[in-house]
Amino acid sequence: MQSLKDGLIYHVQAIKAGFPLTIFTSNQLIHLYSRNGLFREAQKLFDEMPQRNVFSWNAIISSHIKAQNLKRARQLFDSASYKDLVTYNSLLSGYVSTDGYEDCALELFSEMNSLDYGIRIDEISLTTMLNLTAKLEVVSYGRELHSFMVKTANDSSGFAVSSLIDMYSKCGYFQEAWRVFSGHRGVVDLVSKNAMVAACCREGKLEVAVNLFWTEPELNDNVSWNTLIAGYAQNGFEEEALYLFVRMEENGFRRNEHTFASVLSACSGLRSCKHGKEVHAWVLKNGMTSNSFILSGIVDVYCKCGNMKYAKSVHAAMGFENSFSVTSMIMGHAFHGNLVEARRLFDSLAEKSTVVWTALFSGYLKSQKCEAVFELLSEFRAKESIVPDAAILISVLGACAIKAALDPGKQIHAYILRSRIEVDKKLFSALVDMYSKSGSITYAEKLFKRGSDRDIILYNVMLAGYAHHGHENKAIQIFNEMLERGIKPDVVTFLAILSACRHSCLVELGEQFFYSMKKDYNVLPEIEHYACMIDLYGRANQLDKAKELMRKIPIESDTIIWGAFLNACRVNGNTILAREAEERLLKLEGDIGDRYVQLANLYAAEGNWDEVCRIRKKMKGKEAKKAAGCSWLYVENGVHIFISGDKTHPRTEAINFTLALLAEELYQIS
DNA sequence: CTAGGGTTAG
Repeated sequence: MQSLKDGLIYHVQAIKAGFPLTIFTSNQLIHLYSRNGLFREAQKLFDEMPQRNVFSWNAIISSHIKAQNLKRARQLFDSASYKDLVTYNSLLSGYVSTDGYEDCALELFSEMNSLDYGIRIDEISLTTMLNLTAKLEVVSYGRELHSFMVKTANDSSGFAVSSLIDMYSKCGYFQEAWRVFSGHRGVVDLVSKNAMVAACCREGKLEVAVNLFWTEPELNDNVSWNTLIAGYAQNGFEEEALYLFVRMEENGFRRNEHTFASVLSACSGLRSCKHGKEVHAWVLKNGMTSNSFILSGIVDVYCKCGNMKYAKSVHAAMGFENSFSVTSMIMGHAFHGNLVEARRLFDSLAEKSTVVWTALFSGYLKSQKCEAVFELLSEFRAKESIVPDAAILISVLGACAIKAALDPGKQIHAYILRSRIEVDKKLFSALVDMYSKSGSITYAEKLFKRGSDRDIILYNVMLAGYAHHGHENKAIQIFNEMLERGIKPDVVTFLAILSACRHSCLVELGEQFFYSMKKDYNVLPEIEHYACMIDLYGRANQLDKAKELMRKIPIESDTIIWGAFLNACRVNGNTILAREAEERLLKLEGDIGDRYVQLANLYAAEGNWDEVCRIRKKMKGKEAKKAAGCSWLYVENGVHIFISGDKTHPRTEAINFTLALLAEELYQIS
């Protein structure tokens, strides 16, 4: 009686013929119905049974657990005529795997410890509790369980070892996971090996994971492959994930929903709409359209690629709530500038997790809507039940950095300290960046020096900070420091270091860095790096070198390059080349106010008033305007913005009066 | 005698 069909036929025939089912058969049918989601039928059969044994009770209780009805399961548990260790373990695992019932699991476990009628905790109870420990990330409790397992000789089966590895790894104790694994001289079952591979991936140790994977590869199953594919996808090695995905089938392993969920996440990382569509087609062909991980993965790929039309249609056709998909949609809309739609989706949610909030925060930040970020924070804080977490604060600090809002930034920092929010690498970098961009390079530096485990992001933030503040020596110093610590510089690092050279007109040093980035570090210069070099040559009035580099750019020249070149022409006073740059720019970007002003200034500097007139005429027809540069300051909670000759401030008179007084005083002092 | 509870991958 394996299939539901067989079971139903048997059941119907029994009823028709009027012969009673044995307890054994009824128990089997309850399981069969429960396995196939026919919970009501399972309950009906249980209710009609004239006699029941402990297997009947266990079957009906696990049926309710499977239906996620923990309350009903508990009622049946309490009223059960027969109970054994399986009954307890069933309910325990139900509690462990259902969100919100963790306390019940702990309570039940301690109850099991104090029972005196022959029920003793066994290996299954213990591995189930390790599962809970991993979920709650309480290593001290995990250690207690571990030592209890050693004492009672429950620590060496495959189940025990794999659960211990998983627990230590998920609690963040990789070394201890490794110790459990190697405690068996590396001779463990496949599941434990897979758990260790997963632990390595979680830790970012992909090389170790691969080595482990390829030791005794004949043991590997499709979980091993899925684990490694997921590891690559999650650590930014999307190409490798796709490569393994191909190799997996070549090696005769069946792909399943886990495989496709990971591959979709790799496609998202690559922003590859093409690959996303291929996987989407495969999913449709194989009827995997009911798996929420896969569906939200598809939505995410389309969102990341900006194909919101496709994303929307997949999302709308889902037919059930999927918070991952909604989050992707909110991010997708926001990142592609449609903040109204992002907000509408956000508002449509009855329950908003902090992840959804984070999506909207980061969306607003990405669109540089800093005021919206601050307003959203007030809105968030008005909710009583939730408090901002690190992810949200990173967005808020980002908004502070853009606005150079030092005071609000400091308040966030203070809030982090007060609330004892764990400062991970991302949050730490966001803090340093905020201080640096808000003008407080000293404090950024102080904080930076306090960071013990500096990664490339943090170094890049600090480098950019030094570059912007004109501390080129310090920039070079920490560049060397990061090399000494074995951190490989990336495109951002070089942009920062070149920009430090640019601001200080260090042509030779800049050239050194520029040419070594490809040669010594295998980092290909991007358009911004070329623009930076051209600007450096321009400022140093080395137009020939700028011209030479322009010819060598392998990427199609764009407005950034020509803009930098135009500036170089201005410094050099070369109006002939400037004219060429002007034509290229107007062709590339159309009529932009800023550019006309740049051009007009260029010709004006040469005293070439005919050209200035020509540009001015062009400007008038197109209503080109350049946004004026402004200065601003924060007074208490308000920001006050001034442009040259500004009389729009409500207290202009008072301000100018005070200014006059101050000027008078200064005059008297001198 | 045959049944039920636990581990790894998104």
